[in-house]
Amino acid sequence: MQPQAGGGPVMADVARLAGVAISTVSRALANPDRVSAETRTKINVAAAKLGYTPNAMARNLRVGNSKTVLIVLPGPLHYGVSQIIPRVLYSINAALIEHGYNLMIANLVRDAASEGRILDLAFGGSVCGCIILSSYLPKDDNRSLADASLPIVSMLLDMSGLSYPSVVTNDRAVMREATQELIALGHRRFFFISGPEGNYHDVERFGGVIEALRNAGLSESDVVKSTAAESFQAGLMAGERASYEFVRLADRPTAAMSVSDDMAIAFMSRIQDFGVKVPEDVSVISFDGSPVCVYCNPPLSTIEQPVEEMGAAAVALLLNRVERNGPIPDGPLVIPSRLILRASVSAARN
Amino acid sequence: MQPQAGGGPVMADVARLAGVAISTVSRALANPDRVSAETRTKINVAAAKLGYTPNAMARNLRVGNSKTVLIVLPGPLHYGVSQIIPRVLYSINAALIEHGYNLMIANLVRDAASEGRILDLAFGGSVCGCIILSSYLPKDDNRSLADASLPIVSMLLDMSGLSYPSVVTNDRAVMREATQELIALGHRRFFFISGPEGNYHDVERFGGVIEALRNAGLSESDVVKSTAAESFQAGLMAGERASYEFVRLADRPTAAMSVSDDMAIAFMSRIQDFGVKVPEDVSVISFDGSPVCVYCNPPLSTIEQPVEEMGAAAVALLLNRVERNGPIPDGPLVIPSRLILRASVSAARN
DNA sequence: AATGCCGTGGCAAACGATTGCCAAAATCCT
DNA sequence: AGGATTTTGGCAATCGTTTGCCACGGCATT
Repeated sequence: MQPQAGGGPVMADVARLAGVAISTVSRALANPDRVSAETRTKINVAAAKLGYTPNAMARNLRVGNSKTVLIVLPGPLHYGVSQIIPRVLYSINAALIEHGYNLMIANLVRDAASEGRILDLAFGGSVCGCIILSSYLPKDDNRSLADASLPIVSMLLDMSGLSYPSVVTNDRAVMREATQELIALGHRRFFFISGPEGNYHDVERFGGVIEALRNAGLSESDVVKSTAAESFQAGLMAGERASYEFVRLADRPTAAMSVSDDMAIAFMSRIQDFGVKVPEDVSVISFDGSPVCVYCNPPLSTIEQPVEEMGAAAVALLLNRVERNGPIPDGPLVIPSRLILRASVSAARN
Repeated sequence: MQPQAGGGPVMADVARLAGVAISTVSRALANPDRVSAETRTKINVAAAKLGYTPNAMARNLRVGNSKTVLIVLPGPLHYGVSQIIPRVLYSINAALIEHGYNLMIANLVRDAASEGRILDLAFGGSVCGCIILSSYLPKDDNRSLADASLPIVSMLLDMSGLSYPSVVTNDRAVMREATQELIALGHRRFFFISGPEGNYHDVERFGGVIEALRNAGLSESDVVKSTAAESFQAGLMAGERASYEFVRLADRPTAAMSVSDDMAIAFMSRIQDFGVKVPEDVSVISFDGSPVCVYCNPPLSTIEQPVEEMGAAAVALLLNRVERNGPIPDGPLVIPSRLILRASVSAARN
């Protein structure tokens, strides 16, 4: 069977119409100042007349560069990440387009089929670089993304120790600051709403809380940690479940901190149904910086992640590797998050 | 310059290791039952040992099919759509993976650069089909997506009149039903929160409201329409602006309907700040079915769009064209949305 | 006027897989 | 056992572009 007839005009058609050789057309398009102005014009006119678009497959095959970047998503279980994915996609796509690259998405979950697909793309030459979001490298039975000789950049998760350029935010430090803020407002007992055990972001953020407590002479026993089961797919449900835990506590903390906005939103909504007042009875701070926080009741304090900057930085790091085989930075690039205090926080009642 | 050395093992390496010809390897991989079991095993072993992955570019070039589908997004101004994009991506990606296809994203906005990029992909053979979300076909100076001989499926917007297979929901009918519900509860004056003038979904949904009013003997003057300016990028801000309009009204309607959840969330939040009670003073119904509606104050009634089913249907329609050059259905495939009533709706106060 | 250089353009060989066509081998039949 | 039929394997052309290399012509230098 022949390749499907499909195709529009090819470079040979342009060459014929312009009365020059194919190679001249190729050079005129790739490197305009290596052909005479006259020839260039003839070629451009011919190309425009035919509506010619170069065949990307053929080009990629020849030059061994697909001009396509793959973004590997962590799957929905990562509360600390799933909410900001649209913003991440937006910023990465914008930065890629600016440099003439395309964006490919191979997964929204991380099941075996997706892992295999990611590896096919990486090893099959379909992509020339990967940005991996807050998760480890895909593997299957006998391949790992680490072995595809592809530039990889990690975003949100620090993998600089494994020699992958990384761009992250200051999870731990900003959470410490937020906790210090609450301590300054007189809070002494805390409720920490976490995603599944072991998640990098949750560990870091909880670590920040603990550090602030220690610095203030408090101890780890002054925070009650509510950990979502793996089976809680959505942050909203996890937040609701945390609210049940909270209201059952004999000695309720006066401040709650959440690792994601959706958990905090559901938590805050439900505890108010149980008669707990926010912020009078409990102050709430969450993480992510979703715009919807402004319209919560009461407006929800949150820690805004610099997603757009991180996306742009990740692309810059990646293209520096792809195009110039640039050096791998020593440590992670840290772009700080910002605490936004709203009405969900007040001084502790004593 | 030679193509970058990069690449892992190629088919010739597998053939050499297995002691067979390249063509035998190709056939063994593509059509396993056309080679002997013995040969097949040798080849599979050799491929596994080398960690061989076929080069997608080379294959695509030869067979003229990229196994990649492009999704064209409408840009952020389309309030009726932007909120459900992650769910759309999820369902489309899942359906594509199942059939061995990849997903490419070329735009999150619809500026000139994005349009050009989309057309490059379409005309350059990088993609073998497009799913276009609630928007018209990309064009640039001398190309239009319509002229790329590519299968196209429209999702959310009915383009079956232009011979594009379309999968949509019943915007008009479900909004009519919702309005009837409110009328049955005694509501007689309505507030309609709309996106920018002329948006297909907003027109349809408003049309549904009007139809219900007419059917009940009411008239178009019984609904106050608040239209977002183009410059209001986010639905939340548009909703907030609508709330200002609402509270200024001398004779306030007792029911509000919004074309998207985020507009409704901001609207409901703000009017309560102004002392308007929901649902006592005004009932609110919105559109989209975001999970967060459950946790609003009060829980927000909404119309849930069957996004997952629509995504799967769009992929099915597209692949039917791509793989079997199947017929173009006569009309749109309509998958109905579902009204979910929550505490934001009650009988009208009289 | 002859030599050397530079700027242009053309030929043809890649890139890596697929597949039509034919030869060889294996299987089956009489 | 010999011929017919079915498998199986190998050669080589092909997809559309890029690019090393060479040839040719024009210009300046001596």
